[in-house]
Amino acid sequence: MKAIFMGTPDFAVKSLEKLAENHEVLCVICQPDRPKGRGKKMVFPPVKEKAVELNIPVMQPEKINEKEVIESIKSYGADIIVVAAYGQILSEEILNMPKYGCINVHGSLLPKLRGAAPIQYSIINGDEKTGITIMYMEKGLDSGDMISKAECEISKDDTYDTLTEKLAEIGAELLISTIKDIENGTAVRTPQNQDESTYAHMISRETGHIDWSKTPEEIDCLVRGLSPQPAAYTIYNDEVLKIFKVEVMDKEYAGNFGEIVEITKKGFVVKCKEKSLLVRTLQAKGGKVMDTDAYMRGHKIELGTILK
RNA sequence: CGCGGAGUAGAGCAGUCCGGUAGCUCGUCGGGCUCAUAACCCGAAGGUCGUUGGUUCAAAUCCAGCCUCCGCAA
Repeated sequence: MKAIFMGTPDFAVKSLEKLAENHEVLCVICQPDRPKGRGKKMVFPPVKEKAVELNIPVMQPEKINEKEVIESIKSYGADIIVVAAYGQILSEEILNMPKYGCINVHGSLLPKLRGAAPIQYSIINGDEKTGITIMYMEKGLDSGDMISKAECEISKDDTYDTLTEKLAEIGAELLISTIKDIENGTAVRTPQNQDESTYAHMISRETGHIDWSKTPEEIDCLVRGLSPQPAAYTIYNDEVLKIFKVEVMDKEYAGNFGEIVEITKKGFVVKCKEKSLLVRTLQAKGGKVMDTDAYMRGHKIELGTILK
């Protein structure tokens, strides 16, 4: 089948790779290069890296719905458009263009967690399982009829990056089998139950600000769901302290939420709702990510300090 | 030219302002104490101080360039 692929981050790379193995990918569309990092270096999005490697032409329009862009997409005459975490809303003109339609590889079990950050929120919410849904795209945000699903368990030590990797793999496999069903005419459309839908809104810096009045389990989920990017954090002595790994402690202490109530060889313990939390891996301003015990060898941590 | 921080022993840091014997905490190795230990005591090994050049009698320290890493902002 002749396909156009739209996607941008790591999550989409596996799907592009599989698609290119099994079908003819006419063109890849992703977000424009962005200045990134310290200097102002322009960096290719991961999907572009892969497309270049595969010798597939790349388009990076600032606005996908501009007339010229639509014309050039049309000129490829694709049978299907595959979208995976592209980052722009497609106009109806594009959605109606290919004869097999536009399908989307989405990182959740729809109708749960529609939106931009389903993988992060599946962990943050403490879900035990998530998965991939492939659906036909329509005007609404991730609201189209579903074609196929695959489940994936979330383990207690999954983080955003490990789960993304698993889902990218599952999504790529499911994509290929789903396209086969579409080709054979055996694909079935299943409407989403709108009443059960939830949204996973865009992640911002502030999403990662730890609220110590929550339970340690909730905080653990937040930490893992945002690790390694953008990372959960707290304010320690007026500086941002990122936290990458924590351990729930059953012991309950007297004191305020966010107070450092015990210092052990492995790290320091912070009081939260009901129980407490041992911080195992962190990163201070300007520093590298390191285990808390390593950090404490060169930095003094005072008992009773309040994290905000 | 976006703003800023940092490279010193295996790890994390101090020392740099004010040049003059390389330090701390932990780890490692050896020994001791102990019923025992992740605890405690004694001892040892381990560093061309990121790199190149400059200034100086003398540079981790002052000056210039380069490399690498990190935080913010995007």
